[in-house]
Amino acid sequence: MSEQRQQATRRHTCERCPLRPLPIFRDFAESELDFVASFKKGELTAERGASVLIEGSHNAHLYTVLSGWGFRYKMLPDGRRQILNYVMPGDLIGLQGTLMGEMQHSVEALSPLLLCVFERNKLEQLYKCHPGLAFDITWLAAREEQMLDENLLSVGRRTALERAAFLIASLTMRAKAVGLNGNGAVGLPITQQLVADTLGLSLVHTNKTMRKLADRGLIRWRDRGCEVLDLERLREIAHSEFPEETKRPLV
Amino acid sequence: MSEQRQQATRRHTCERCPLRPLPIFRDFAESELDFVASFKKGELTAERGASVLIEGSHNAHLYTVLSGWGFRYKMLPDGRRQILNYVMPGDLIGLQGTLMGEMQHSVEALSPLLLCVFERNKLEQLYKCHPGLAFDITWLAAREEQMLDENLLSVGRRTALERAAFLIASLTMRAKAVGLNGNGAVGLPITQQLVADTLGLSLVHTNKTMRKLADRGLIRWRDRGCEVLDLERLREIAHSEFPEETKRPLV
DNA sequence: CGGCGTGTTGACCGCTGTCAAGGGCAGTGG
DNA sequence: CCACTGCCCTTGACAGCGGTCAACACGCCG
Repeated sequence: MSEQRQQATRRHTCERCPLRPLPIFRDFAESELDFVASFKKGELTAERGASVLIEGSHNAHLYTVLSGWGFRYKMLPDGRRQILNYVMPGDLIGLQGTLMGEMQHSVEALSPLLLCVFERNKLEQLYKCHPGLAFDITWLAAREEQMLDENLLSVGRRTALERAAFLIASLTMRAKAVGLNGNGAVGLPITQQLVADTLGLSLVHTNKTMRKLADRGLIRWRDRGCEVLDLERLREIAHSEFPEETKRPLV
Repeated sequence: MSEQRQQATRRHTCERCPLRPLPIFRDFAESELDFVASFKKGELTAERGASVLIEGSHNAHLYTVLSGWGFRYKMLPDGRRQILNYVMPGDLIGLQGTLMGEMQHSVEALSPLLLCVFERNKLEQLYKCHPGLAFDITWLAAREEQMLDENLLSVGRRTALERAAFLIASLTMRAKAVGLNGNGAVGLPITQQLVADTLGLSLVHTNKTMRKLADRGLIRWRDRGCEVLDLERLREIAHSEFPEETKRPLV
């Protein structure tokens, strides 16, 4: 019934989801797919630099990234900014705001961003009728928590060089897992200012740190992005576990 | 049937849960209480300094803190440690391990700790039969994520003094919310070494920072703990929002 | 052309880490 | 009752990592 209206506002049907066929995502049952399709209210696009979610606002929507990059951040009253994590295809955003009312962080698009929009209202039904999907949402929340743990360890205890290497390496691995830049060279659409705000460093010191990595031939900066040349050595410098990505749900 | 065995291993029945009457926790339906009671497998106690969960292990249990304090942390191969968050009565721990298999962080008792033990096996049934509880678990995961966001902002962008004030203030407020130290003076069972590992600072510098707070009459250190004297001014120094705690679930 | 965003560098300084030492207190064992 | 040990808080001296300030280069675009 409302199916047509929905069709009108979306260009990608769930049946032909460009993400779901990726090996990283677990298989969904027919009934689950059907529900997700009905759960999806429409699509939202955001240009580079646009705010998708804003700290302090009451946005009742839930989103899954279909394509593009973005980042989650918080700010202090005086303007200091801390990037909490990056989002890329397959990631769920807005859960905190949906569950607890007010957004406690913002999300901004790093590149043109395409989002599937889900409505809060149907979340109850999801929990009632599709425990598997409910479990998936919890799973995704736990995964986000895990990434935050790792970032906190990084900012709190790693040196500037280690932090930088860790950030670049982990973003690269996440990107690969969702099929971005499969053709060899991996390009991260980030600026050094973003990196600085992620690592808890100043812009200048970030630049000097990145320069070290570049001088060693591990990365290269070109037109608004970071090109990764030697993922293995970056991982070594970060000396982190990097547990291999297992199958995960895609809501 | 197994009721008796369960009784044997627990001293606190869910019906007479010492936590649930607190105003901070939402009311549970009869059926929910019944399920939680059956979900509870037993109790676990841990002495100060004991490890409850260990990074890298496969522990299939889920726990709710009944009484006592603890902390979650991660370590780097060379021994550097980062405390991610603290746990206190009403907090759920072990969710990451339960959902994703391997623990990516450890949990240690700060004081004698009493835990309710839940078994992973029944989690599926919880999601199937009690969507409200399933929702609660997701909610708790989102809350943890929110606290981590705030900690990351702190470690990444706040000065040493701000971080210290923020940590003390937020722990104090959390403690008050679950009825700890209701009689005026609030005592946090932490050492300066713990604080250092939480804030991403060295022990020495942490000491000098805490000294500043103490000299201003905001806190006082005595027998293995931190006594809070002026919560309001600590909050001012941290200049953070500190959204008031809303009702929350207690699984 | 001029403005803007972004990367790059040098100079300088201070916050924070490291090293070292000492004090108070509780527990323990002679 | 008194060493003795371990844990924790405290302080001073010194060094260095990283912040701040300032300038410049380069490409893009109105």
